[in-house]
Order: sequence, then structure tokens, then C-alpha cells
Amino acid sequence: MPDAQRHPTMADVAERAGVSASTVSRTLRGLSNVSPDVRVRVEQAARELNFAISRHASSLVTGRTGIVAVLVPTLNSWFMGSALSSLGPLLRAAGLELAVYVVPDLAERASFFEQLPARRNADALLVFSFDLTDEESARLDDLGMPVIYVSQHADERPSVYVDDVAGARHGTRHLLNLGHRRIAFVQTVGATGFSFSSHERLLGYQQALTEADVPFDDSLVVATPFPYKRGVTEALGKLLSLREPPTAVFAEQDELAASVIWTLRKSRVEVPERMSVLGFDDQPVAEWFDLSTVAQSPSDMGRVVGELALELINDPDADPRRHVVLPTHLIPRATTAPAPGRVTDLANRG
Amino acid sequence: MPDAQRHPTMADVAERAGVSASTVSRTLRGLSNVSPDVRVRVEQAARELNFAISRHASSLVTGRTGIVAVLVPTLNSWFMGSALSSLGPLLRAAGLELAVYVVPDLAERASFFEQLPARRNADALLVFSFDLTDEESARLDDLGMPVIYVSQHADERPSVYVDDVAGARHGTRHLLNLGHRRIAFVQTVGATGFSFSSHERLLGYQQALTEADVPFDDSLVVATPFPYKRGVTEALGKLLSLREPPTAVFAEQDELAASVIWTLRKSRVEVPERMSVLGFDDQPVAEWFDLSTVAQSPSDMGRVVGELALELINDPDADPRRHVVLPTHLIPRATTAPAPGRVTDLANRG
DNA sequence: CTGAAAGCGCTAACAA
DNA sequence: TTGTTAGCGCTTTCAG
Repeated sequence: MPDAQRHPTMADVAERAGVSASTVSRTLRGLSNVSPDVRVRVEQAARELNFAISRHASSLVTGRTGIVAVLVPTLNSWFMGSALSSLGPLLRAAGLELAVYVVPDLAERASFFEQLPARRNADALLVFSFDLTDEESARLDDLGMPVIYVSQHADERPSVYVDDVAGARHGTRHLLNLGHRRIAFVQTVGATGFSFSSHERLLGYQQALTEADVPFDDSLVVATPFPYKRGVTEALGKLLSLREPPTAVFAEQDELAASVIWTLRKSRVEVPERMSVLGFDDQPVAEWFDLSTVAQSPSDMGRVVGELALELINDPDADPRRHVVLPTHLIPRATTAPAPGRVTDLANRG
Repeated sequence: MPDAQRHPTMADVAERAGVSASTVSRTLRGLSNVSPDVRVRVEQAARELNFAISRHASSLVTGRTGIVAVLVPTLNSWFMGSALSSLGPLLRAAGLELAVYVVPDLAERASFFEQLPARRNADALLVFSFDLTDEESARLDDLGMPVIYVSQHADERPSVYVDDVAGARHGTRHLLNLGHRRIAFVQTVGATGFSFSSHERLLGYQQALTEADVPFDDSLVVATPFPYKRGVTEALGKLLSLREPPTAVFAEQDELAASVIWTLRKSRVEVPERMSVLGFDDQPVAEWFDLSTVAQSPSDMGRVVGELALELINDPDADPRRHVVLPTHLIPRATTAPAPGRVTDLANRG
């Protein structure tokens, strides 16, 4: 259907408005030094011709592409989806495009870092949820554009992440305050091992235990491979058959927590009567399951990282190593309750 | 950290290799008419200088941007995530970039169609899961690039969608074959009303009933607003209080089905003993819940639409109105069972 | 406030 | 097979 007639150029608009191309350029970019009547004529001509600027032509001369690139392992996760769904509109509002590099496996990853396709083709790169090797980070340093690390620390480089340690500490304290002393921690382990967040959350869990003088027992920490189900059943089996089984499970993330609850209920272990379950994230599934959880906000994260990107792009003097740490908050729902056979204060402060 | 020294250009590479810029261009694009030794020299020079081509400069002369744009309502859904996660790598392999326009609400949508930011800045546009007005579609026709409609039909324009009607028909037949005669259909209704798929699935449901001579009863069709929970409780309340309540529920999609199961179990209605529940999608949640469902594959969809885009971009003579319809298949799991008090053939053919 | 001219980095004829 | 030339459509001096 589309009629591939050529797009009008600035020269066309200029001719129609009876001015020069430079004036059209100035007008359309909203520069101040254009007389009101000329501005009106130009704008009208542009509208009539249905003119759209060619970003490529202007990039060539300004040296800016108007594109922000993001590097993600997948788009198929709550975190990515939420973060990018808020980042996208924010960038658009600033007149920038969002380009996405999906790098699902090791081969693609190697090729990405070898070719660096974003080089010269974006104004900034946002690296989401990767645990980069030093070599990879070094490669990105030569990209010639600001690189912001999301969901991971990166020394001397700008990054944005949620305070996983504090979040897990608060969550664990919530369980401790409910009188639990045997608290299990369930992690997921992927193809590339534990994620950065996973480490941090375990750390927060340990810190809270230490603060409460509850000895850390590593038989209470279990890992399960990603496509849960079987792994979860096994992991819970292990926990329930301990001499002194846990009365609470802190799952590293909500989907895992949901799976834990599901599996427990199947085995007739009531939640929260016999076992409290706490998640991390506050994904939609947490609401369905009435799951107590430590909430984080990926859409806030998208917003914050977008703003930081704009700043680094527009202000060359901006601090190029800023770290932004986002908070979490505890949402007690129906899956955590006082430890069986214990009278406690119901505090859920973290 | 990045040292903003200027990027080397083709001229730099040319100088270093002792050839002209055209030769560099030809070499790097892999054209055949370059002598082997020159090729080697050029490639080495490019490598040494860490040269990367400026897509913008070449776009200017070739008229192609090397970008495929997608228009999506959100990135925060299983369907989008899966589809784009497969589309991205496919495009990269073809040397194309993926640009994403996230248009979450009516205001953004209006602005998108007014400005058409993709115009002149992409080689094709893929419109995902929008029900466009005629006016909007017409606007896209003037974009000057192939526009492919995903998850929706569009007369006379290329489109890719899953066969929702057939899928829902198969699913409904599965329930009929299990002896169910009172089968409810639960839809979700969003801010903009029912989606295209929603309509189609309802249609398939009705067709199957008709084929089986089961009268269609519109009190068995209920809708619930998107953030389920409350809506689902109400909807099920309505169904269960019917004079002749259903023995099976066909939910328009898996998340909704999960919510239905959850709510039923809370009300002590056993699934599948007293109520069968069937979903649509085969999202990960279907596996957790051991949910019988009608499976579709968004990642196949991403792949197919990507291939179609490449074809339309590269071959001007390609049929510009091709429709590709993707299949579904039934996955019987644990949430569908013979209707209570009925002896039936357990066929699950669709 | 406006226009003319130069050139951003590349590719596409055309010659050689 | 290679180099030369002439732009692609814009922005940016620099004059006026």
C-alpha cells in the first residue's frame, strides 16, 4: 500500500516557505533567532509537506545519534519488561530512540563484545543485569560513549542498582521478628552461576542472622536450577528432612517463592501455619499468591537510569562514576506468620 | 573512563592501508571485486585502528537505515518478552538493529501517530498487538516502509498472527470430549475493551459449541478487568451461583486461568474434580500450575515476523500483503478432567 | 535575523 | 581491480 514517493527534504520545505534550508533547520530545532512570521511559514510548509527530519543526516554533522542502546540478556522477564517499559517513554519524551540488543547466550555475547555494534551508533549504552568480566567492561570503556551499569556495581563507572543487601536484611528481620529461628534461604542458579543480586541477597540474609545472634547454618541454604519445579521439590525435600527443619523460607525471588508455596501445599504443609514463605520483587504473582515479599521497583529503575543517561549525554561535566542505589520495602501479606508454637511481637520493621 | 578521542573514519583506514576510501568501503562490505592482498591489508588496518563504520553516514547515501522498529503497548508481558527475545537476535544476525517504541497509554499513542518518529528512521515497522483504528493504519501506510501487523489481521497488509479461533475451538472440543456441557468462558477486558485475540478466542469457543450442538449460553461468558483478583472472584461467584453452574472454565489466557484456579481452591472447589480449568498460551505459569492449556509460541512469532520483515525490506517484489497464520496445540495437563458424574471417552483431539 | 558555502563519513557511478 | 568525483540531507560557521 505505501506509496514509496520520496520523502520531502529540508530543501523542499525551504522552497515552499520561501526561505533557505538553514532557516528551516533553525526553526525546526526551535532556535530562538527566527522571526515569528518566518517561523509560522516554515512550520506550515513542513506540515503541509508532511516533512520528517532524517536523523541520520543530522547525526552526521552533530555527531550525536539520538539513540540510547540497552544490552539485555533477555526481554522475557518481569524485571526487564518493567524497566524498559518505563525507560522507553522517558527517552521518547527527550527525543531519543531506544535500541535494544538482546544477547541470550554465550555465542551472541562473544560476538557482541567483539563487534560492539553500538559503537558510533548510539549516544549511551545501558548494560542490564549482566555480570561482566573485567575484560568485557574494559572493552566497553573504549566505546566512546557513557556506559551505565544497571543491577550491578561497577567500580569507577556509573551504575544503578537496588539495595539487595538491605532488602534481604529487612526481609530476614521480618521473619526473625515473627519468632522464626530456622530460616531457609532458597536461591536460583542459572547457566552462568549465581547472579549478582543473588549473592547480595544471601549476604543480607546472613547479616540479619548475625545481628540477631542466630547462627548461620549452611544446610539451610539451598539452590535450585532455573526452570524450577523439580529443583524446588528436591530442595524442599532436603530442607524438610533436616533434623531441625526450617519454619520459614526466604526465596530469592517471587516466582521461586510461588513455586515453593505450591510445592509445600501439595505436600500438605500449610502456608503460613506450618511454614512462612517470603519472596523478593513484588511481581504480579506475589499479589495472586498473597505473598509477603520485599518489593523493588524496576520501573523506578528504568526511570532513574534513563535520567542518568540523559544527564551523562547532555552534560560532559557530569560525574561519570555516580552510583544510584534504589530502596526496597517490605510488603507483609498472608504467607508469613509467627513461628509455630511461639509468642512473639508482630513487628515487621526491618 | 572512556577516552573520547575521535573515532577513526574510513579515510584513516584507507590511509593506513595505502588505498582509497572506496576500496575500504568495498572491502568492509564484503564485495567481491577486491584483490586478496588488498583485502588483507584493509582488514588489518581496520582492526588496528579499531574502526567501526558509521551507520548514519552510509544510511545517508544508501537510503537504508539498518533499523527495524517495533511498536508495542508494553514490554511487560510474556508475549512481548518472548517475541522480541527471539526477534532481536534474528535481526542482529542480519546486521539490523532493533528499535522499540513503547506506547503505554492513549496520550503516547496519539503522539506517536501524530509524529511518526519512525518515519525516515527505520526500514520497516512491526506493529505488535494493537487494535489500530482505520485512521491509524492509514497513517502508517504513508510511512514509506513496510509495515507488518503482528497479532492482528489487517486487510491488504502483511500480518502475522496465531490462529486464535482454531486454538479456542480445539480447547473447547477438549472440554466437550471430556463430557462437559456447561463450559464457561472468561475474558479479560482492558482499558480499551477486548483485544483482538479475545474476540477470536470467544469465536472459536462458540464455534466448537455449535459443532457439538451445545446451545450457547451467554450467562456462561464473563469478563473481568485486568488486574484480576477481585474481578475473578466476582466473575466466579456469578458463575457458581447460576442455576446450572459450569463444570469447566476456559480462561482466555493462562494467567487468568491461574487466578481462576487459585480462587476456586480457596473456595474449596476442587480442580479438576469439581471444575476443569483450561488456559491459553502455555506461559511458564501453566507449568507451575500443571495447567491444561492451548499453547502458542510467541518466540516462533518473533522469528516469523522477523523473516517476513527481512524479505519485505530486501525484496521490493515480495508480496506486500502476505498473511502468516501460526498454529496452536493443546497441552492437556492436570487441570482438566472428565465432567463430574459422567462416563466419557477421554479423547482430547481438537 | 537570514543566506551562502562548506563539510560531516560514507557509497555509487564513472574512469582508468 | 582500483581511484576519482559527486553527492546523500542536514548543521554550522561566516557574512551580510
